[in-house]
Amino acid sequence: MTATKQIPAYKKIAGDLTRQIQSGKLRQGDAVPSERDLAAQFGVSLMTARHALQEMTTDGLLSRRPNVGTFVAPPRIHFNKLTSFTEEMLARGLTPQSRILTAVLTTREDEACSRLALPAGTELVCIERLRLSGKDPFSIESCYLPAKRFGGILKQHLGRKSLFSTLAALYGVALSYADEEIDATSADARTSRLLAVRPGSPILRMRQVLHGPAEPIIYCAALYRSDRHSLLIRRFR
Amino acid sequence: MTATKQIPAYKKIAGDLTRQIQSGKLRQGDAVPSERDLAAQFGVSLMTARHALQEMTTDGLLSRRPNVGTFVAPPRIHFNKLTSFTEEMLARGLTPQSRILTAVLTTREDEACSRLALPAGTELVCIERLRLSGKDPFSIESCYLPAKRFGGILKQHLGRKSLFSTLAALYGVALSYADEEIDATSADARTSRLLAVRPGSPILRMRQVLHGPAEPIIYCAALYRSDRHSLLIRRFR
DNA sequence: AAGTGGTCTAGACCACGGC
DNA sequence: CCGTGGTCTAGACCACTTC
Repeated sequence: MTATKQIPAYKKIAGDLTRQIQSGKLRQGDAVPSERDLAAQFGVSLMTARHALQEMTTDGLLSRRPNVGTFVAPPRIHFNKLTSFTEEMLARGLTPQSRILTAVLTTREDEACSRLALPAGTELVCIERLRLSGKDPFSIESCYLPAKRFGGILKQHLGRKSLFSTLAALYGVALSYADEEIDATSADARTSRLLAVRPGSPILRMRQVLHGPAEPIIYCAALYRSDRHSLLIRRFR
Repeated sequence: MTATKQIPAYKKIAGDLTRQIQSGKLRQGDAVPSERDLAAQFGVSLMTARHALQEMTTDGLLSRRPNVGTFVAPPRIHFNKLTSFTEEMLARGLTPQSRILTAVLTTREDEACSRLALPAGTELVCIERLRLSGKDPFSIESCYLPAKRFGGILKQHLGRKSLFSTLAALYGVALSYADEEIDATSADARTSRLLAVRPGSPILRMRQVLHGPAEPIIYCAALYRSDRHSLLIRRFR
């Protein structure tokens, strides 16, 4: 009996190694224990230890060299930083504004559930905000979070504070990366009204899944006025 | 005895499913056989069948829904690395096609000049290509390079070979990073005709400046059919 | 109740790198 | 030769969804 305690054994192992890397105990290039060593240390089978190393490898934390060992991967150079709207506006010297359009609990957002790796019908917090630069609207942002964990967030002053900072302060959540999907669409009636553009105008759509160290935390879908904003990215070979 | 024959069993299974997807036998949203079915079909153990599905999932080909099944993921071409169109298509097992629309010298592209940090009126090579996936057009790409240095490139077989590889082979150019600007626009008459969409359809526009180690080398403006393709990016905190 | 993916065991053999 | 990662077996239990 291993007393599963909700958290799978392989996640515990991965978490343990991840903490050692983050604390600096393990550094870039250092060898981590072999599958067999980990299996012995944690009292699990080889496949389970392997699972942990494999997951961390696909996450880019480790690098495996066949017949040699497993090593802490070099930290990637990340030009594309994950910043919140509030942070971004402040960095540009603009005054961030947002107007709450919706702030409810819902069980009907199946797409958001699936992006968050939750079963369809899971209760989510939905916060929809109109983003303004001065008095000009430029985006509509809909964020979805699991209600079970973050239900209390609806009681906060969302109009003023960054959602990121609220999450960090209240729930100790640290966001580590985001996967974004960007495409173009055109403004429907509601969008055109809120963003003050003609119906059918081109709209830049960005759908993000923001991940914590272990799990997806927020699904966020945003529609941007394309005449006001574009996305800047630097990529490396 | 399973007669390993060099290729691991899980790769055979993954290859088999991948071919079924590429041939259209399995389509987006279709369920693929369950782990147990695959194990039985291929005469392997559950873990091995699972390995195949897992690998295809992390590669983005499949999507797994716990307690429900495994499904063919929506096909999306992503551009999160600095790779050429040709490289990208090949990596997906698709046949890259492109049709040259324009290949000329010009002195009238002031925007391109300024992006390349050249005086307005500098002579540039302009190569405009229609990109196709199979027979379906999905983007129009216009590349600009300084004529002084790269004028000879017009004599190459641009329809077949990667521009990247030609630059590397003929001029010893290595590209190191790209700055991109992404926004949304709508299809004008020519664009809609070339991309086979209705005029006014949303179009994803990407303008890149590709830099060598020292200088900007290429300015590239591309228009993508937004219904077929979206941009995938991972950002880090 | 049947089926699914998620986790896990306790072993096994192989090819390869480093000593 | 020994240790490593890579592959694989033949089972198992669980939580969950769907019918």
